Amino acid sequence: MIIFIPPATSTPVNIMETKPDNMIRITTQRQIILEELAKVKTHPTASELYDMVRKRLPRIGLGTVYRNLELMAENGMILKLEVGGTQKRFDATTDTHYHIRCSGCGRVDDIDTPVMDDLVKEAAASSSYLVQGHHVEFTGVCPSCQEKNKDVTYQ
Amino acid sequence: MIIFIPPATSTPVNIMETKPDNMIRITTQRQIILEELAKVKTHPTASELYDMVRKRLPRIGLGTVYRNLELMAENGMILKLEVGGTQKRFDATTDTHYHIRCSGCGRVDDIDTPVMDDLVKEAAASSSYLVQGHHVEFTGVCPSCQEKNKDVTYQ
DNA sequence: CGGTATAAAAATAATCATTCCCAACATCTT
DNA sequence: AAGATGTTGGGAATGATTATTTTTATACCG
Repeated sequence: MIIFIPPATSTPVNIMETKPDNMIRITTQRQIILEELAKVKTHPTASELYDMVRKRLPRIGLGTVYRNLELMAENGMILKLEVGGTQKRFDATTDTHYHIRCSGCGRVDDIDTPVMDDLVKEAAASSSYLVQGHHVEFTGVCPSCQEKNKDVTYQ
Repeated sequence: MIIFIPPATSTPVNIMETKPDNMIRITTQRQIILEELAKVKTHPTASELYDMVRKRLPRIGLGTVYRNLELMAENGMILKLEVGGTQKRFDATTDTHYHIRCSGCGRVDDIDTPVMDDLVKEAAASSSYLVQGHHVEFTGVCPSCQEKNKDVTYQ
């Protein structure tokens, strides 16, 4: 069950956002994309999401999925994961948490290591960048890839 | 000045490496790609490196750059950074260290926050993955993008 | 040294993810 | 209802990367 933030009280906009904060309209497509994303605990790519959404909206275009994921990420409704691998992944949970990516199949899962908010302060002290955020990404072998490669010895 | 590991004593191979450890030949192209990568403290993309290398080897192909970066990364001679953004980046320094990526221009720099080796142990305890490694990626605004956007207020 | 096998390079085509563009349609504003 | 604006679908365009094919360079063996 998804609760939609009504346009009038829309969520805060990104840092570096130039245009005055625009509210985004909740179209059928947007609603269903968001619902499908929220349904899963994995972090689907745009085309995985496209396949999921198409079961309910067979005529939706892939471009629409991309466009709206981007838009919802900009508005802080979802999280765009810029992790390793070739494709971007999306996450309906927007509060800070870390991820682990399978080096075998590319799948991404949440990992519940405590978030280290101090890291940003530390980094700010030792860099000329204006530090905005951080992300920790673990790499490993997921259960199903371990199963597939029983013969291989990891160390 | 770059020291090349002679084929006979080549560097250790990756975990999950299937084929017996093959030595790689040091060709002119490889040598120059590696030299150019080691020259800079930034973390160039394949095509940035292509441009750098072309000044010394005008007839080199982009494919050669990609192929050799991949190969050298597999052999542990360099590091392939699978960070956010659209392109992969490469790093001549192979020991663990963290990075910061500019949200304006995509540039990636090293950041000298202490490496937290315990993180992997922690993650292993709270996950069904076989945890292999980790990476911390900060995001921020680099000095030159700060300069370009004096009018914007960051918070 | 010459001939053959093998590895790597160059050139080019193919693929994949993503973005862009545009005509048709929907929704807001007055 | 009319005009302005926003959104969609579909397809073309782009950009990064990978694969394929041909050519060139290096290694191996007598």
